[in-house]
Amino acid sequence: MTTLPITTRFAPSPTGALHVGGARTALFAWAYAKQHGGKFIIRIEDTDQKRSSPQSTKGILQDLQWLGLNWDQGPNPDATDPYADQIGEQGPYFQSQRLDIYNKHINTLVEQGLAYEDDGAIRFRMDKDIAFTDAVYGDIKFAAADLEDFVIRKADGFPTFHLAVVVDDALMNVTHVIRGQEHLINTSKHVALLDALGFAHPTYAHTPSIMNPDGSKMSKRDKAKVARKAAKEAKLTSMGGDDDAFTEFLDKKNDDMKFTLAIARLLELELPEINVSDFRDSGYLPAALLNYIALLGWNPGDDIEQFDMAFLVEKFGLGRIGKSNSKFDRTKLRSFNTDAIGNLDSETFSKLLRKQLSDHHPQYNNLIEDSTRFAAFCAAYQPRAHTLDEVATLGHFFVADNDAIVYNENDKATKKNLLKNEGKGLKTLAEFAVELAKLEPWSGEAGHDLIKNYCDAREMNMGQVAQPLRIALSGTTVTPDMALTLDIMGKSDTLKRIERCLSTFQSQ
RNA sequence: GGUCCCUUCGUCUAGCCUGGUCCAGGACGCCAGGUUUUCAUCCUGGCAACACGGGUUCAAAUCCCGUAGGGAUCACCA
Repeated sequence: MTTLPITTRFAPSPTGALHVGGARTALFAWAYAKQHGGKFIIRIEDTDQKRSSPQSTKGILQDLQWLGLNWDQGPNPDATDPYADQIGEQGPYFQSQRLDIYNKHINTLVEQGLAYEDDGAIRFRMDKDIAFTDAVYGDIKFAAADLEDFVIRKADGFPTFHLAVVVDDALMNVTHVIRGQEHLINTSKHVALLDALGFAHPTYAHTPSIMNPDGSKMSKRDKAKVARKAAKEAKLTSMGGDDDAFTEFLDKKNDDMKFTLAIARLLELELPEINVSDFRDSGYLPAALLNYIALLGWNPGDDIEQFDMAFLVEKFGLGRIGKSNSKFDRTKLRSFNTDAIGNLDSETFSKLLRKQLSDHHPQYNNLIEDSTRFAAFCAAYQPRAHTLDEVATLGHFFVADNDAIVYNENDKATKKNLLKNEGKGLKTLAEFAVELAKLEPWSGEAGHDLIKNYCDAREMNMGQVAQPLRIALSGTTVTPDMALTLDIMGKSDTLKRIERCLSTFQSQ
């Protein structure tokens, strides 16, 4: 007899976006297959006709690709129509396309008296004690008395998840079923079905759940929750359009994303990242996300925490998956992301940042096009970026109109650096600006040297010039390194902002 | 409520199977210093946990029992 190659699968139900919990399950299944030189299958479990959608399927496939979890069999992610174009010998990989197969097995069960019709549906008899060994949770037992007959074919002719998953895993030669802990109890049904159908048992490995910091289960509803709370606090009663539906939304009768997003836009809310695409949009790197979620429930057993996927593939093991739920800690993820961004070579960072800015922040279009200035911009922000998207916020003053910079006489830093001691800082700034205007050719490095020489000659600290200058350019004292800041800003705008800053305070 | 599962620093966790090397190690965060013209980065140090109660044993975070707390599931959803 031949040994089957290790085969794992990720089998999402296309009823929404891929969230981090699903991503981790996929990651573990992928890593296990890779480690053993086996196969990784993507199977779409769309037996719920009402809730499944092609958009969800495409979104999930796209997210999986972005994460780099490539598969050997399943829908072709590059195809215009993944439903029509699939890769692999054991397809189709959409359960909605496998009805004949399921019916054949259902009929067998009925013929053998192991299943029976019930109001148009078909139920499977659960009359035996069940025991199985889970690779994570160990030996699990259920007494027959606690088990109930369950539906394997719905009245609409579609199989239920339980029947389809068992038949497909068997027919696709899946050797290891890695899935969320919510299926641990379902496994009793699956094992019984497997036995009735004469299929071998795969190895089951159930993973603990990923929870919110408050202990609730992380779910897509969390976004609606945040929006609803904010809407109530802001006393919103109408969202334009369908007021009845909005009232229902507020009463938790629906979790409509339409309202969630509208509220977030109106109140400038930060919605919690739940889906893989949320993290992508926020500017997290797949490597950092993958690394972090891998660590949620698994660890290599030594003190190594930051690693790449090659390391995970080498070290991964079912036995080292934890049993208890873990809370998703965005702060730690952010720290991993900061490191991942910092470790990028500058060319890659530049490419990723350019894409982030052009996808989400059109006000950066001019800066992106100016290769010299953009290079300085990248050099300035790579070391201080926690996420790609954060750069857009940090560097906003560079792309704002000169007139949009706000100089506030009540601002603490402004008082300290410009206004204190009868406007000492302003005087210095005015005097230094004369020197700066003469600087030719303009460069950040030369500007920086100018500051240094200017200060050395007068026995001043560089901060006495640099800080007023920062305020003139950005309205705050928070900017990157001075040389880079001047490079990005350019001579003309630098001088204009200084002039405007001086006149703002002198006219008062 | 029934059933199944879980319980080490605020959080993620190592250690538990094969009791002593653990007055419990690492990471994120936090606090205090240092580097830096600002911010961020970076460096050093510090605070911080075996849920509780019994038992077994010379010895228990580690084994057993119980209690409490948490999660999952009990759908013609997956």
